Amino acid sequence: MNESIKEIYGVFFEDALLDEIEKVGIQKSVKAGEVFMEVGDEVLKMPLLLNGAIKILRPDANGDELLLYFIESGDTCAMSFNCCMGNSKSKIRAVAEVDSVVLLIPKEKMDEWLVKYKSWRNFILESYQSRLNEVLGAVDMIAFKNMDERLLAYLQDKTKINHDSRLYTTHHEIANDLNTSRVVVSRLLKKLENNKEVVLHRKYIDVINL
DNA sequence: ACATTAAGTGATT
DNA sequence: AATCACTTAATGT
Repeated sequence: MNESIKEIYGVFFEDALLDEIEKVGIQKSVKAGEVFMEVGDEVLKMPLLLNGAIKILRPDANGDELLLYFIESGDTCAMSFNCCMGNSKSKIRAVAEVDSVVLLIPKEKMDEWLVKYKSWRNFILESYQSRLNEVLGAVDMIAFKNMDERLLAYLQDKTKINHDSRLYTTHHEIANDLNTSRVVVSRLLKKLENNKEVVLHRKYIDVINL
């Protein structure tokens, strides 16, 4: 386990910080599909993603959700940060996309490290920037893109995150993530299949164009 | 055999 | 692009 912390975050942090992370971090496994964080949850510990992938959703009052972005351990700044700072409660829902492992850092340490380690400060700032960009990307998608483009982007994103061109998901789930109806997804997928971009099966989809 | 779930399709707004 | 209504196919009990 100590290996993976250094493997993933060694490029960001100095050794002293890595040692501290090792000391106070609590490792936690999250199974695929498990809700890792819910709207309204008090966030007292900040998660660093060690491996796996997490999808970040913004649910509305009715429980309808919209996918904001995925987080993976290989990302430049791999953590769900925007939601975990300050004393505020989570405004998003985080669901494990695949079996994942996170390292929980107590909130107090985050503040402490912010003044103590330059590398930590940079990491936080970069992380903020990259999350903001991802949210802007999501906004662009909703505001300026048609459903077919959004679906294609979704499929590409998902294959990338899962490292698998075979997506084990249903039309219904996709519709939920994109906040549209299953019928629309089914029709658009059919179009993609006719264009030889995907092959449809019950319960899974093979993406041809990566 | 029957119920449930996933997906396909025409018609309407 | 959304909704309705209906069908078909696969899966579960």
